[in-house]
Amino acid sequence: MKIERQSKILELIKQNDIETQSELLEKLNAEGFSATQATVSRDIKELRLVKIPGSNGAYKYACETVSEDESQSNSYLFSTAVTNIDYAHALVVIKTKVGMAQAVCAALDSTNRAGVIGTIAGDDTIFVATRSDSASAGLVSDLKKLISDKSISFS
Amino acid sequence: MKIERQSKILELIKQNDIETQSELLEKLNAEGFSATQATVSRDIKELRLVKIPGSNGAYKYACETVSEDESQSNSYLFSTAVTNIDYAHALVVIKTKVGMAQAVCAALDSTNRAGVIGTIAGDDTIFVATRSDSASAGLVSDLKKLISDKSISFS
DNA sequence: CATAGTTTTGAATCATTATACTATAGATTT
DNA sequence: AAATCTATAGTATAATGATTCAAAACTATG
Repeated sequence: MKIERQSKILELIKQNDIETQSELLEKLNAEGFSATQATVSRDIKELRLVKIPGSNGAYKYACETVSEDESQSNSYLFSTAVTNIDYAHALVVIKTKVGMAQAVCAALDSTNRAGVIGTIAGDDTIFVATRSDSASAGLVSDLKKLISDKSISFS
Repeated sequence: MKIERQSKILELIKQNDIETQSELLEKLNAEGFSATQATVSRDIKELRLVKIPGSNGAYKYACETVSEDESQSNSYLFSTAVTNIDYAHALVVIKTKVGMAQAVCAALDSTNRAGVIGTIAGDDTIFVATRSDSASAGLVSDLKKLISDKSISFS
């Protein structure tokens, strides 16, 4: 239950501007998840989400992400070297051009991303062990965005 | 006044782990700035600081876009993955958790450390060829320091 | 300098979030 | 199976943070 709920939370905060935990709770309820504010608070802590002061003067919850500088240089590396990204449960698989996996993996490691337990790189493949399905989904989503946008930010 | 105070706030949250606005307020007072929690709250909003759930279970204030320097992120990787370090003459042997050796080795390579001739990683073991006994000793010492100084934090 | 407008601030309060405590369900051991 | 442990989640409350409102401190302009 916890995993599904946290996964849904990630989905919700990506799709909506959510200002408070109560608001998030409402949306969770609307999706059929029953929980309390206390639980949401704990989920937020585990997911390492942050409440950021938005530009419009309001607050919203967002995923913690990599810094801008890093993401720019990493973006270049990723978009030139990565050929495919997929995942199954708590394992993300990144395919790269031959010989590039080590470099990409080091870059990925340097982001010290929450939810990532460990990585191992071969020659053209990286396995990323994550803490959960939702962590995998989040990572894949962010990486794809990084590659396509060449920029990543709080969303 | 506002500018100086906000500047000091940035300085304070970079140098300290500050968990609450009250705590920040105390430090501000100690620096000769008189303000109230309300003002601090507003400053935080303007500066777009975030309260992030830290890895140690505590919260802390941090800049929205955080750049962790290389040594910090490597420190994290090393401290989570490395289980033992030893050396004999010009060979350092690093034992890691299963599957982590490649990642650790890539991180180690990325430091381009002087005195290191080459590295090779298996599944849970890394061999580091160095130029001399003393190069080995230095590397081991530095790695151990990096690991013990495992405070991984946004700064 | 006087006045109007703007910005900043504090006090009090309201709103939000974190956590201590407890209960329960599932797993593990004896 | 009974006993013990572990993880999860709810309740109630404490802790923390945001905001309203009014006053003070600035700024600009005639």
